[in-house]
Amino acid sequence: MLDKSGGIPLYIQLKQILREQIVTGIYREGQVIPSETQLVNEYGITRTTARKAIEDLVNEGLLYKVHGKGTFVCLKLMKYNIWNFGGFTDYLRKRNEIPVSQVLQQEIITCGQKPRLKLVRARGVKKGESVVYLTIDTSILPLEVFPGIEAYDFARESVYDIMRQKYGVYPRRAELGVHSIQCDKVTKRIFKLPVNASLLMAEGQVFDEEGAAIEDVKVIYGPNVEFKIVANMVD
Amino acid sequence: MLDKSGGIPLYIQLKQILREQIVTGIYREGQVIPSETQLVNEYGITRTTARKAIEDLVNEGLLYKVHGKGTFVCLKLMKYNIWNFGGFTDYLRKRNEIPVSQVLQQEIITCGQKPRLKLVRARGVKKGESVVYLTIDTSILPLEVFPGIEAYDFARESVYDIMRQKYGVYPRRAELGVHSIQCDKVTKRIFKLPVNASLLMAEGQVFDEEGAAIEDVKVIYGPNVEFKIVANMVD
DNA sequence: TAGTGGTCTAGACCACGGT
DNA sequence: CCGTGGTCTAGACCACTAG
Repeated sequence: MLDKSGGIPLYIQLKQILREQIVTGIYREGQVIPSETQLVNEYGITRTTARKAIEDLVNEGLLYKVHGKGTFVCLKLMKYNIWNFGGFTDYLRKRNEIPVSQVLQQEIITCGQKPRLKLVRARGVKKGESVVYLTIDTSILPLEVFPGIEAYDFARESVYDIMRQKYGVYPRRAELGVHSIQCDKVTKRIFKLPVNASLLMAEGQVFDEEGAAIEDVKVIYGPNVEFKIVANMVD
Repeated sequence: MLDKSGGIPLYIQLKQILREQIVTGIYREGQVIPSETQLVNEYGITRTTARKAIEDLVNEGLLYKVHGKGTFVCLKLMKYNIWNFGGFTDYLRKRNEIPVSQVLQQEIITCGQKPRLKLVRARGVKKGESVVYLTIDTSILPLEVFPGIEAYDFARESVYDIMRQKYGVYPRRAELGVHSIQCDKVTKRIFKLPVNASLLMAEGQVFDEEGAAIEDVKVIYGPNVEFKIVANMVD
């Protein structure tokens, strides 16, 4: 039940409970969750509070509502917005997911006399005993800007956190081209794809506050990622 | 003031007013808008209703709130996006290209008893004697909202121009999922693809100022389109 | 201390979907 | 018809920011 002592807002507690139930599969893809009235009775709260919890989960992409029918669990694990770049770890933590990073390749390469760290990671979430991978990220970092960065453990630490905390470099802007690619042997294995399929890939550069390029980046998105764009039109 | 006859929800009307005032520069970037209490008094509504309007605009990225200080106009996150929403024709004209639209399919269909116009167009540019197609757009328009729209010549006229000029409907926001697809026989022919290839496809909905869905849209991008994203990161 | 947004209650009536 | 979500009222108390 809910803790009404006032420490944590009720709608936050309810969100956590619902999210937990969705993630652990008590409510499955496309199924209805309890109605607002049921939640009101079950947890002894008002409809406003129940609605606030649900609304937040809708905005996070975990639920969707159909007028007159009910509220349903959303299929896709992850929605990528334009402003989600640089927030893989944070994004998952907000959703009570456990982020997982597996380093596939890490070596120092030289492009035109300049040494760089090449880092390839498969990134995903822990689902009980197993791991569902969402993206494969390739990151190429100039060692001039980040001397000694190869010593960090990127399976545990966020590249952007290290940039900020250890080097005082703040990523600010990304320019990425989006492409469609065929999956290869590696992507097939990591994403557990049964047949040949098309995948999304974004490739480009990340810049800091002064406009200096600080990272070449390539991201391959798995089938459980919803790549979403919200655009406001200005006439 | 607001129309309390019950036709249009009050928070929608308030949203429109606030958006108008933001867009026309009455409230500028980084400036506060009136507090919730002021809105309550000015428009004769409850705080819940005022908050709902503001909350929506926050989710759309037009406003942000600071506890204890107020609600502010948001700096534009998106610099530019190089796809065609509301600007295919204009975009090409600026580049001194000659836009071409070929209607592939135009018919009235019914989705759940509601009649809609389905319009499929190949869009591209004229290059000397021949035409290079860039996108294949599928547009599904509710005839309830646009009665008689099937009479227009979409090979010549912009759908969005017709919406605005003939129906007074102003597209404001698009929410699109981006996917990777395999080309089929039709796309292969139109884009002159030599072999089987992967293509980008965006699919979603377009909304007007009141947040009503006015178009279901699907765009397949040919190999000559660079799908580019510029994102600013927020910590 | 005054003003702001954050959370919450306890109701009300309406619009939609399915029986 | 009933149950669902959608909108709205009229209050309450709390937490944060600033003068």
